[in-house]
Amino acid sequence: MQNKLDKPAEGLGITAVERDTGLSKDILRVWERRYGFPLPARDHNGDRLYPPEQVDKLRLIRRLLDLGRRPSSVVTLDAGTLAAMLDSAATALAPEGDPDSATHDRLIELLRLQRSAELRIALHQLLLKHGLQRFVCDTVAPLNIRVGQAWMRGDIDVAEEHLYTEQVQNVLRSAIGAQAATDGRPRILLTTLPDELHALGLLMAEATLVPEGAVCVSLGTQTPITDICNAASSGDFDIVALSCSAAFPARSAIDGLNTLRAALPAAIELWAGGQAVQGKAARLPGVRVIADLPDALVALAEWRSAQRAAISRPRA
Amino acid sequence: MQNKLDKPAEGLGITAVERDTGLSKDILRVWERRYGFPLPARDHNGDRLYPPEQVDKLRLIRRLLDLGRRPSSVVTLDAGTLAAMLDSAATALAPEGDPDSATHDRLIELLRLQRSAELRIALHQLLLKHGLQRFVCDTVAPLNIRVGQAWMRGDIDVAEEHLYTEQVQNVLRSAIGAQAATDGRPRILLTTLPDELHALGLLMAEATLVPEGAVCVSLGTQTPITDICNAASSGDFDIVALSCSAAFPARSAIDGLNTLRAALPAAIELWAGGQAVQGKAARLPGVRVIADLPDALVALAEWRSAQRAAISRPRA
DNA sequence: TTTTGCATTTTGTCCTGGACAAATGTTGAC
DNA sequence: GTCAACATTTGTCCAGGACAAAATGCAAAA
Repeated sequence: MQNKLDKPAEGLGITAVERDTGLSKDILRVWERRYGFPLPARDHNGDRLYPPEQVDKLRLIRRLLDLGRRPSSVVTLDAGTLAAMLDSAATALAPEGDPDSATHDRLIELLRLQRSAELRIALHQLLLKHGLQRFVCDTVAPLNIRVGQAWMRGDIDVAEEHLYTEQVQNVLRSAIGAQAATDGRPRILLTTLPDELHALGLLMAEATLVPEGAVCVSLGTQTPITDICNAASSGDFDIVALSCSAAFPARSAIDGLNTLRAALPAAIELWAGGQAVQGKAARLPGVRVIADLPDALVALAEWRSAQRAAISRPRA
Repeated sequence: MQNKLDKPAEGLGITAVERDTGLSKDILRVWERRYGFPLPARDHNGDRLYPPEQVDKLRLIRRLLDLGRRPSSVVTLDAGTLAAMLDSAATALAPEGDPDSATHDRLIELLRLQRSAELRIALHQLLLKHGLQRFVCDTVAPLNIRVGQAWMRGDIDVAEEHLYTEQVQNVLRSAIGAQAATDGRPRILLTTLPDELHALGLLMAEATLVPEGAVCVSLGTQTPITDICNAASSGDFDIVALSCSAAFPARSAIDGLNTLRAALPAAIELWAGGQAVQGKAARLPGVRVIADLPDALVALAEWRSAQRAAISRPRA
């Protein structure tokens, strides 16, 4: 029942470190046992007290883990080496030129200063200027990468990353709400596999498809497979679209998608997008793999022309 | 590394129960040790496997804890008794008549069906109809109570409660964004004490004050006291307004507020709102306790007339 | 009567060190 | 190159002990 109102802090408690780094208490304790790091001081009661340097290093390690490295290969390295690894990874991540680089720099700066209202207004203006679809492709998508880089570099922390997500969601939601039809075709059920979060990706897909007259219903994240099937059948949907982010293990994604494909009526198409399924089309028979947001529009056009063909030549 | 993609579930694992009930793994284990409930089955590996009935009962207990009861007084009771207690508590919570009862019923129903887009649209229409301030007082505030009741009664679950918060935030944020000035007076810094969440309360306060020409900057939740002081001084603020929800221990709130009052320049007013500080004005010298949202407008008028007096009679 | 101070109980969190299975990496056969 | 079998790494769970913050009850003072 410790309640640290103000933390005079020659160190942080294990709960604070869990919040700061995203590494669970169990993880922090088991690493200490296995690798000898982190090795926190103790308060009068024997509770762990992590010095700021160790917390900083844990943050670096956390970012490298997100990039796919494994704990045993990074916990023993010193902070300088870790920072160098992150730096090279960050530059490798976005080699391609970003035409609106200056604009995006300005948005990141607003985020860094936590000026949430101004960030929202700036985003909204870009939306008005370019329209919903181009806003998602040319602004939100590159910004996601930029925010990821800034977080890796330590320029922003979790709270600011969350603030970014929230403001983008606000802007996208109101835009989608303004355009939403209730009786178009196809009807698309958007969701993710269980244990997957990644709500922003779903929203970006919705923002891309809704202006084309598709009716999108988002089932939210964390939906069990059986619930997806039930909702798809009873809601008169034409397409079920899943988003599988990189954080989700690719093998589970493939298994889950094949399970879902088998459980779903053949008349309902199954689309899958996201990092976890890229290049896995061969192992996903009957699943339309979506490469990126523009490809979702291609898939939509394909569905429509297939529908037209079926109508002009019924029961061929 | 258990990853339950689909849970055939003759029971839920401890992680799933933690997510479902909001009771931490430590709590679940220590209650089992102390009170003999819950007493889950075990899988082949000795891991806890909670049968659905026990999870249901845990959910009831959780709601009663939120109402202020203590674990020892409820864990031993049977499910029927718990449900009865919740029911009487729910009816006792809102004795006063709600003039827009029917409208609010409809909104709750939309929430229960997870029709998020329609909920957002309905909220937005009410906002347009009544204006921002009345919308907050007459719609959002009673709806908060209704949602709380529905959650107690088990009509809605955590996901739906979250969805409600999100949609209300969307609507309020865009309305505030549309009205926000950048150079009015007073300049108000809105935030909460560390370890307090309650973002919706802040937003409601902002929505009440912004239409009066005040400039509100929200520092977000979880801000350390020193940071509040720095931000208040360097940002040229006239007022610092804190929100302290009922979930926050009253004693900590009083201590924190007095600390903050001492640390803050005398020229900057300190306002405190929320359940935790009601009736505690006597123990908070130099702090303006805000009773409810309309009272915030009274406080604002008082500040302005005090300012006028100071200007017409400078250096009295 | 209402508040204030103190003793007692309740309660949540943290601790250690062990265990195991899922995830990942590696090797070798086809 | 693909796939299976094997080895290693890694996250989560377990038990049961400990302790301090929070809540409660009760006395004395205002």
